[in-house]
Amino acid sequence: MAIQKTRKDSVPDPRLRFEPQSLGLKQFSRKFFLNETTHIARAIIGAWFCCRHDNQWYGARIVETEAYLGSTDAAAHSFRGRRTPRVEPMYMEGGHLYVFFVYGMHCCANVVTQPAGVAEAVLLRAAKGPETAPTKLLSGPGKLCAALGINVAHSGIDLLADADVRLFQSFGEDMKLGVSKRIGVDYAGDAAALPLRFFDMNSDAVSGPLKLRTPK
DNA sequence: CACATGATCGCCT
DNA sequence: GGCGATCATGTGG
Repeated sequence: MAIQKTRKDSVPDPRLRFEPQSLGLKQFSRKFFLNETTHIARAIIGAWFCCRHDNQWYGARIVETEAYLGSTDAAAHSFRGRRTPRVEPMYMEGGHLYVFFVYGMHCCANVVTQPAGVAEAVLLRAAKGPETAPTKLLSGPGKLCAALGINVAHSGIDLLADADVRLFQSFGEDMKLGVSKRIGVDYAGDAAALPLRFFDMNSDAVSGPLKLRTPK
């Protein structure tokens, strides 16, 4: 059995290298991240999630997200207004990044939404790389962070500033939206059943069981 | 495909 | 101390 390594210090996969500026990609506005969180979760499917490492850019396109609705959402880290050093970035203004470490080995990345003080966020669950990369390379929140070299040191950075992690708008592509309950939050009671997971029905890079792969 | 299990450790109670 | 916004692997259908 291969030894499993923690992903706190992973480096981006070279197959995800690309040049954001050569594609003429545009970033989202601050105002965009103040929209309703579920709307943002749907709208960023197709967007490019990018990370700079050693002066090189790496990126992939989001195909699956989940919305976490703050103090009233039993599945959210900010449930009942919980405010600890780890969760603090969730309380920042929309457009910041919240990264946390779970299960002793994986990092998960979120895009924070809403005005400062309202702790809602969108978990980035899966993305698709170029044809030359394995389909499942970024299929799952932990794998997505590992493949792009995202870790807890990136938590709290502003995606709109001149930062090492950014999100760029997609320019129209065919996408069939799927919706389901969220994955891995069965402890959250009634909140576990809410339809807050969004994904591209046409993508093989989506994570999770096939039985949840249902159209909207 | 579905389901079960072990790995591994920071966070919060 | 208990457990998690996960994953790889192994079993069985």
